[in-house]
Amino acid sequence: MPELPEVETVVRTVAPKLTGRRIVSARFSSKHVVRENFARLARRVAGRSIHGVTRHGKFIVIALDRGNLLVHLGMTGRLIVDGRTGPYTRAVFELDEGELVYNDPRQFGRIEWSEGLPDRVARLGPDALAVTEAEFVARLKARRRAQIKPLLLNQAFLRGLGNIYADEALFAAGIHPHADAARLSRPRARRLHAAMVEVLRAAIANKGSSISDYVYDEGRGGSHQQHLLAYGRTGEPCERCGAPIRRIVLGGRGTHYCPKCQRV
DNA sequence: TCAAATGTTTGATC
DNA sequence: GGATCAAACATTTG
Repeated sequence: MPELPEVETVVRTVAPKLTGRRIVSARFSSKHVVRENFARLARRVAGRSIHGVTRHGKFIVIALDRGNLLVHLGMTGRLIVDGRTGPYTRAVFELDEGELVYNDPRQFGRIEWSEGLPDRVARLGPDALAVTEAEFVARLKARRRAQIKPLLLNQAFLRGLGNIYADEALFAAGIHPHADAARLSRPRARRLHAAMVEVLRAAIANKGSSISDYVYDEGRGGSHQQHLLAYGRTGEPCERCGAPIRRIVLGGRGTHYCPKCQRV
């Protein structure tokens, strides 16, 4: 579920509640979510205080007085202060006041500790909300023979976009999902950058898109799903021209676009 | 009833 | 290096 706007919303929700708290103890129950030894990770975080919570692409970075606790929500992860525990609870951090609960039915999420940032995370591309237009255009030009949609999903190219907002950004910019990235004209590349930033900002303002699992707090979901113009609208008329939105599979991902408004 | 779909990353293979 | 595909898992949808 969670892409940049959803993760940003979770961070904003959780940060004020966690900052200044101390982790008393932690327990884990999923070998998928926690890859290292449970006891070792619990020892690492026990007794540490939380300095702040930030976002790195789709990663949630909980800064401790020593090292960082990284949480990735995968597709169905939920990170909630004083959240309800249940059959899908994979981690619980007892705090000096309250507790931080991680639920994740599909277990595609990850929780790990790192001194700084793990290499694979540090090496990701620039953040989709922070990248400048010039850098974005330059990076597009550098990709020979890459289709734009899968490229936007590649976190090593740009961090933060996922399937929903890649489709939305391309729709807003009028670019066909399988246009050749390096061959986009400068004005079209610039338009894509502007569209992407605008789409992400609007989604954050609406606290993300709640399509199936995503909530940012107990019982609270975002509302941006009501404003999506391409994603999930297969067969419905395009807001701009009325042609039915088409769905194809590109790079193994469902891809929604207007065959009339979006050109290669 | 069953295949296919779902926002994620990864690791293997070409 | 980079693209592509399958896999990890649980649940819902057609």
